[in-house]
Amino acid sequence: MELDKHYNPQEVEDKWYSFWNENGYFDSVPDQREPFTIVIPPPNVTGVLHMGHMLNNTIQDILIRKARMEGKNACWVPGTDHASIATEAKVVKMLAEKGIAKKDISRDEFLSYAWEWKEKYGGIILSQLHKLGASCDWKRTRFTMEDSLSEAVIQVFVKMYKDGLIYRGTKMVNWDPDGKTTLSDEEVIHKENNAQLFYVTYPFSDETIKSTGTSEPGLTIATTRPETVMGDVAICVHPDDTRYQNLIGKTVIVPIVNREVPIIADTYIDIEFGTGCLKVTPAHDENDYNIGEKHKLEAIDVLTDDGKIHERAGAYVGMDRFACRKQIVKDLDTQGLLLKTEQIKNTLGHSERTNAVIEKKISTQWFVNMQEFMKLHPEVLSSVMDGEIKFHPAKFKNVYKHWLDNIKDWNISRQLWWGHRIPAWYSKEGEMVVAETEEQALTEFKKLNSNIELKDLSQDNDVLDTWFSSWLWPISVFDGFKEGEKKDFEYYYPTNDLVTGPDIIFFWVARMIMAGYAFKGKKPFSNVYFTGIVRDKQRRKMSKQLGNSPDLFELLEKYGADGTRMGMLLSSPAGNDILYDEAQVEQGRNFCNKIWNAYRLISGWETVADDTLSEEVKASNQLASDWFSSRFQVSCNGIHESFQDYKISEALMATYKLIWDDFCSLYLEMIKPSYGDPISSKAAGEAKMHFENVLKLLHPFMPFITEELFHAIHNGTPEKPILVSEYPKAKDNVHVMNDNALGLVSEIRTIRNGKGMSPKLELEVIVKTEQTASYQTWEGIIKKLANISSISYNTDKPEKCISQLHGTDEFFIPFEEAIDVEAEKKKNEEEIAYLRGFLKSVEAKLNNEKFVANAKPEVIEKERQKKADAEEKIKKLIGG
RNA sequence: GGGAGCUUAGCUCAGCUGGUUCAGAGCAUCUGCCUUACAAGCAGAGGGUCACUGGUUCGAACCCAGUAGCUCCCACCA
Repeated sequence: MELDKHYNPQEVEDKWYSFWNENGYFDSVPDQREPFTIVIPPPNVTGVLHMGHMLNNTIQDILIRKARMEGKNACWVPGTDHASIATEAKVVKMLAEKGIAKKDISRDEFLSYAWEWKEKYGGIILSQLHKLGASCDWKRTRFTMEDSLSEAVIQVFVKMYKDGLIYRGTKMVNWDPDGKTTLSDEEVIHKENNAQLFYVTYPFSDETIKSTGTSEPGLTIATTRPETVMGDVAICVHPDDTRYQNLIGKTVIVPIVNREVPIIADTYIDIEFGTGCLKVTPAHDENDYNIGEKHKLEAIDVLTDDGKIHERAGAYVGMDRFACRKQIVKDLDTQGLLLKTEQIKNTLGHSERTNAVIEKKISTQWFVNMQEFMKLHPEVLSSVMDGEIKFHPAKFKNVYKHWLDNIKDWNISRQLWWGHRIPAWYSKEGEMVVAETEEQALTEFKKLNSNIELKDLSQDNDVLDTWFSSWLWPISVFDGFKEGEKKDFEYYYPTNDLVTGPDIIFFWVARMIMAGYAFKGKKPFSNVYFTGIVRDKQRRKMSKQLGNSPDLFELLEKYGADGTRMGMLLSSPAGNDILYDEAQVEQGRNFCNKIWNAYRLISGWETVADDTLSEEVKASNQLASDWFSSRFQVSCNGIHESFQDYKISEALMATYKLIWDDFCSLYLEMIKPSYGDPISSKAAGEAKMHFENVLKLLHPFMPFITEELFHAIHNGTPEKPILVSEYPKAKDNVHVMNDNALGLVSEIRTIRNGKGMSPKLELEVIVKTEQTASYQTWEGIIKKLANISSISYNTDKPEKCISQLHGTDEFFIPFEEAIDVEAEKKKNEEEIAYLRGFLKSVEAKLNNEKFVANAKPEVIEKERQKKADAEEKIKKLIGG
């Protein structure tokens, strides 16, 4: 059957994926083999696949497939995250489109809509991974809100509460007015912002004017947030500020609301900033809050949960915070209290999810006491610092350390419904009990009050931060928190590698390490591979708004999964951003095609018994095969080394070059018989073996084409599929073959190109060398690759010829036509001049006593060799 | 404001503990080829004062200091 000149991925990908999956090759159960485990960073349950996922999961698949081929019990656990805030937002939006407002329905009704939504759209993203070739153990698919994982979350919460690591407290927290929930510090993104700084005058009270006799109209403060004026409870100056000494303890009138507030002093104030006077609004700013605490000031929260002006503000009620800012500035101006406006740069916190500007707000929430936690589990830091857990690249260790050194309490309660509900119950009297179930809570309450009943209890309305479940992922996917037998957990945990983005190093990576040590006394993984962010050629992040993200399914369709995988990997060293370029995917596709055609060549050979061929051909073929074996092993060792360092794109590049250059361009060309001629079955057999080996090296990167061709070279019935075949091993003491003669081939080809000779023109060559044997062995190959009719040694230089150095050997190609004698001479002279210069510098070095005295012996020896080589070359060029 | 890192061919990046036959790779570019595996290809070639300035050293892309530019992380200056 005639094979198409082009590899057609569509025809093979689905076939092999189902074959692998249906035959259970992705599945893992504990056995006596060494486990190799990866847990997927669970994507949002209602998410869709994007470039970041593609890259991330390709890398995981490469690691898993390699481990599987190395005979390990490879287990890649897939799953999804309930993504509390993101999913809830989507459901709210969906309901709004149906005309249903969240506030009009009950919690239970909302949740049933949410689950419905999850069932409908959830997990699409996982099925999209099939297309990519991801070899996950789908039977192990987990979801962070499924029963057993939820139980783990509750169990951990209760335990931490009992251990005093979780507390309920009233503090200043981050409030997202769009999501209408609090956020942890990590979920707040600080962005630089162009702000207006308003100088507003607060008139002195009559009392102040009387007692100080001032003629000033009042005290001017500078603020970027005039809409919080109604929450002002004091003006603060620096105690050493000479300008305001006599005013400390006096009062001013807050504009708009006409509240009389004191002028206080605190060293927090920066005398240089603005006017040196700060309006104190304890309900809306962390520093103000601290000052308020210190000076026992009231906190007046003037905002509602959705960022509008609250009734208690007493003015502008119901107006949006930003609209109010504009209006109040106008009004202050009208009243003559706005002195001036300056443009300044500051930073503003934004919600990671909704991008809303964050409000600081005093609120009663649940927290994890991180200081205390870290005191109990110092391994969280030390394991990473001393390499028990390795980060790739290691530079992220610094980031990690810095964060842990400055860690603050973790706000874990969210004012949402989609998530793990906080297991705390309150009685009507306001007593609280934390317990795993309602029944247990009741039992506890009964100890306080025997008459209390279930209906008297109400559960906390909040749910937990999504990351409070994600941090348990490597444990909970193996049911590590369940009672009873923990065979899976004990076998698979700690996992081996984690592949994720540096953007969630705090959210997730750090917290998994915390959970691992705190709840199991063991690290969750040994290696963390941080991928880069996928950007476009102009270094812009991929985003929906920019529309610079390619259609992934079109891409997979057009170039195939293998081509796409390769394209993404080629330019993505760990920790570097990858600049996505379709040209690279094209390169991947072309590579598939190259391999495909290598197969076409090999499979088309007509074979004959070995002894029907000439000795020269047999010897050449044997040499070619041995040479490739040696090249293969050298590359294979390099690839193993790259993998060890998690330089995966380097490993791929080495595989690429081995196949394209060494296998196709050299080895196959060496043994390829002339058109119509047969090849010995021995040579063909060895070629197949080599082909099989390079396919194995490539399989983790390009699973589909390698499986297809692996089957093809075994006539469809290999002993076992390539995905479970043995990955070529690194070996010590590799014999590196002297292939100096191949250099001669290149030189001759260059001459051909330079002289415009046709590749069809047969040439003769005369080599002047003392190492005749090193060329003689390769004669057959040289003749074939360089189209040479005869090679002779150490005969005189012909009258008309092209001469050239190859290393220290000289060779001549007799050539009658059109030799530019002058040009040849000039070239020769230039070469001599260069060598003399080179020789001079080497000699200078060798004559330098300090060099000879200080340099290592092998370095000196190297220099001496250089000197000898240069001298010999010069001699040949002159004498030639 | 604090910290980390980066600056090597047109582009994206390698260059381990300093030794100029180590300045390298892939892509891109250029030249010549439709040579029955592959034009999604073959054979070649040209590109870099290794950001800048000093220093250490017999010797620096590599070590040190400073300068400039870029990136990221953290941070409560209104």
